[in-house]
Amino acid sequence: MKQTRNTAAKTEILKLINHSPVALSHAEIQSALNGLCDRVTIYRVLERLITEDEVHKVVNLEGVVKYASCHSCSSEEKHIHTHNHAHFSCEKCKEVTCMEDIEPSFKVPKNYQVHEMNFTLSGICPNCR
Amino acid sequence: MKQTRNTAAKTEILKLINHSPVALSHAEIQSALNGLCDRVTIYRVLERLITEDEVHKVVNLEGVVKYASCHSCSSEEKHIHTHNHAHFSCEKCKEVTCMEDIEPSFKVPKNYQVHEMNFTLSGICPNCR
DNA sequence: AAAATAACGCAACATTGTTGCAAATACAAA
DNA sequence: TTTGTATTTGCAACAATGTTGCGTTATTTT
Repeated sequence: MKQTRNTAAKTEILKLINHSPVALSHAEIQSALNGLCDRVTIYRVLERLITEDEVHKVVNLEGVVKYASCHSCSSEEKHIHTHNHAHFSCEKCKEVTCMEDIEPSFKVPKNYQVHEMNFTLSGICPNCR
Repeated sequence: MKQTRNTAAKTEILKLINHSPVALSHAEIQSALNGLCDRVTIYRVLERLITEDEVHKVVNLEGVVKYASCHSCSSEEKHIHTHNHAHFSCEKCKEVTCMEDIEPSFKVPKNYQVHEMNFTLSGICPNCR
């Protein structure tokens, strides 16, 4: 398989995402990087980080794609886990937060083969009340 | 309040969505309409249908916005319900289906004021196995 | 230090969604 | 049926987001 390299762009982007309490959009990452690299490079780095299981993708209720690290996952289980936790999408500040602790339970009709779940709650986050 | 009118575009778009077993994207609606109306008109009609509670918006796991009618909702409760049911997003055919019957249960940390939930499961749908 | 190849920047393009404005039309009232 | 008017539409223009190809740069291996 193809081997990946550590570059300034990758290091900085991963640091940003790891240090952020909320999921970040491409646009937010770009403005935080302050011209360190090209727009396209950010897309490609994010893609790489996802396949390396350093980062996962979340979509907020408006369809905006955001990226978040998975703080609760140990490096050992990174390659097997499917990010099956819930997210909270704030209607006011539009921030997306991972909620590691809530565990939804559900029953699905048979014939459906479930691989992943995306459980996003929306409303008002603690900061916005 | 502003009064809405029935037009050919609105009628056709609603018919499409109502007759589809899966949620439809703007692009899918556009190609199904076969040039009946402008791209922009479709956006505006969909907006209207949502505020009239004829249709609701779902986002699939890739962030693609889709539109679906809510078959299980009686016309009386349309104005109060929040479409709090689950969706299934197929990895293969990318179709999004409403799953009226599954009722997820969960517990949220306090401080979070939950208004709506978007519960999307992904995997392989019955048609793709 | 050199070779191999992964990653980058740039330009160009595709898709998706939004806005302003003038023209068309739906519909209620005359 | 005709008329008046507010709603809806089409068009053009734009903004935001995402993708692809290709020549150049930079990291890693030998």
